[in-house]
Amino acid sequence: MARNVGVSSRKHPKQGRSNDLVAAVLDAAVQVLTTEGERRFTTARVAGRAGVSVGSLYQYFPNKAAILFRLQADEWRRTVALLTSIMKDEAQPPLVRLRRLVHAFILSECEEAAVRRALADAAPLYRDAPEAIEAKAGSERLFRDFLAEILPHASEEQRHLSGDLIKRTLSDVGASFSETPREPAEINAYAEAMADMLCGYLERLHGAL
Amino acid sequence: MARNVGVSSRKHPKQGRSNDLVAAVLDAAVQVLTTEGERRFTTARVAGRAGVSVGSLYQYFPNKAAILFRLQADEWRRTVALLTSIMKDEAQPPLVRLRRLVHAFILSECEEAAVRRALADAAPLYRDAPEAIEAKAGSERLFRDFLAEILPHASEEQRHLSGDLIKRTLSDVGASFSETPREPAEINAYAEAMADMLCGYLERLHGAL
DNA sequence: GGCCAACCTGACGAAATAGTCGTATTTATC
DNA sequence: GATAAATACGACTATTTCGTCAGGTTGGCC
Repeated sequence: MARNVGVSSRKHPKQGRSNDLVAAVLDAAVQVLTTEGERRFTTARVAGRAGVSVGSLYQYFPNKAAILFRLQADEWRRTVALLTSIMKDEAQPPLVRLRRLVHAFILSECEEAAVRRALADAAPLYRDAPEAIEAKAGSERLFRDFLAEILPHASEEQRHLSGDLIKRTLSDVGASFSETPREPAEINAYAEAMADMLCGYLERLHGAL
Repeated sequence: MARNVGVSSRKHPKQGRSNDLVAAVLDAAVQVLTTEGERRFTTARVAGRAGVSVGSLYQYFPNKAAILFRLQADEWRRTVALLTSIMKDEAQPPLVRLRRLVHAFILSECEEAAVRRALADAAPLYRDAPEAIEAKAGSERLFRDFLAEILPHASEEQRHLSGDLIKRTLSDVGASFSETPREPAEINAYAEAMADMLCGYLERLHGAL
């Protein structure tokens, strides 16, 4: 029991049906997570809702955590892609890009709040997996590059510190804000306030050099 | 099984020995939480480490969640008391008080990081308990009062929004920052950066009125 | 000592869970 | 249509967990 601590895929699907199976499992996993919550997220329930047997499930996922990690990793990939596309829009001045990024991020957090919260609850299950630790690097690079652009004369440490603070403010406050259901206007106002705060911080840093 | 959803104390200890018992249980609970983690936090293990039987434990706590909630509630009380004492020091100008508050909070988060993380992991267990929902009000009042003081002309909504943003930034970023072990110098630098960011935001709000 | 709460005990019932494995079915290839 | 590989099945095991309860122990008080 619980022999596999890793969290990678067990084998690559080679036929069409197994691809469908994996898709059905991931789909069912999201449903179980949102309707039943993390505590009732079991392989049996996921398999059941996917219309698939437990055995089949375990052919493609080495353990329960792997399913959750897969969902989380997909989520991360989508988010990083979204944020990167906003940040790379060289037509806009840096702080405008940051404002847009804040709005887009907060909105996306609120849109799938239920899954995200359940995934966060399940984090202890995959937090220590090697795959998860390496996976977070993407968003850090994003902010480091941004700070290198707008604060070219700041020290390496300074940029690292500020980048970390901005990243954490966005993701942590975003996560906790989205835990309660919100009206669109409310979301907008909050994102605006957060953008004010972050832009203010960057302007202050810029002035201090 | 799991009949009790509430999380309050089951009965008041009347003799000395039962007070000791409750104290021993809470003590053991912290130890189990830090050394074994949330997933292995069981009533049997807590009772065992406390040198007490499960039955006795259940005389004073209606269920497992009650123990965790009690620890969390105590933690909240201590933190609110700490922050309040800093905020009420009228001898200092408001923004200095805020800076001190940030430093004190981040430091205290880092000091007991292990328990706090485990308690956060266990949050799903007591999150929906009525006692927990009401318990968070204390810190919100704290920031609302503070904003009423430094931004007397801002609208009610404005103060509510900004207070919430500041509170969330502090607590959420603090929690996530403290998840990895830190050197004192690093803690200090991070708190300083966060204080810069928050003070900058408040100055900007002040100027905009 | 005798009495009665208050207190403590720990074996036990009931339920849930992760993951396996022997067997059955499907698909591709010839 | 024969064969083997890939895929699917689901009953089953081993383990863990929460919380209870019938009965024993302790402390205070007359």
